[in-house]
Amino acid sequence: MSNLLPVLDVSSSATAVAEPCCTPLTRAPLAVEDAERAAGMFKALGDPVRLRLFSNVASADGGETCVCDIQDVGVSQPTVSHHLKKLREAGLLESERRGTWVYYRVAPGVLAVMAALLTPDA
Amino acid sequence: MSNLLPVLDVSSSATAVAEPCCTPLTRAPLAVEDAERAAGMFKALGDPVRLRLFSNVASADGGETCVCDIQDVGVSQPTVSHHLKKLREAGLLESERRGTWVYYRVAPGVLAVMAALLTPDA
DNA sequence: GGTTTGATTCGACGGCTGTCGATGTCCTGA
DNA sequence: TCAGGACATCGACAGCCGTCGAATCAAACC
Repeated sequence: MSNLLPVLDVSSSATAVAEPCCTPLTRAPLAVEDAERAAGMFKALGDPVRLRLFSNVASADGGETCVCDIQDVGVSQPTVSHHLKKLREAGLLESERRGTWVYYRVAPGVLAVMAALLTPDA
Repeated sequence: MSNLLPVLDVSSSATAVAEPCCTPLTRAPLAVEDAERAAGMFKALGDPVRLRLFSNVASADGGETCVCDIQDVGVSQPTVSHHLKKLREAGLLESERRGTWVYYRVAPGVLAVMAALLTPDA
């Protein structure tokens, strides 16, 4: 239940190599293990409510936002929390408590990784 | 049950406008309707088997491949067929029967649409 | 300390989904 | 016409998932 989705070398924030993290889907058949990880990320975005929550965070000024500012997505507040947890577990979001409120931001590198995976051939 | 996921203006193969089809997730909060469509696509890629099938098609020489050449993904033949149907319904794949075999290819524009959605800010 | 507000966790429930074997359909070749 | 291969559909079943209200936790404010 821990250490889900290392998201390939997104963890290489230290070495900071500019090399593309992962082979595009279109380049070669995805290995079983890579498919497992990548599918986890896509799955996390595969729910309309979750996708809107993610978009709300991703488009927030300053790169982060309070839960209280994005929870108007048509479901109950516990459900919002549940979805945010899923996004966190998938490695797409990070959260931090500051005083009364909890702030969410997009995990660094995640967008680039997913975009790279979907890079068309041409 | 029909006309699922028009995938925004991917259907504009006639006009062929080079304009970006959709606003990135990071640009502004996704509208409810857009989230519904986009989530459908991500959801389709949210299964490891389906993602591998998609990758197999996307990375095939000539841009298309026979089902018989990609069905070795560890599940039964009916299950492969089921997943390919899901990918078709999500607008990600197209299929065509030629004689005995059925060929699949990535629906035009789909990769660009999804990659654009995930375009990072920076 | 007690109360209020913000957020997560818990337990439950209905519906969806991935999987399979069996069957059906379409095409080819003998 | 019939046999056989390629692929899709059907029916069933177990497990997962999204949702909710209730309960809990955490911080702040009186």
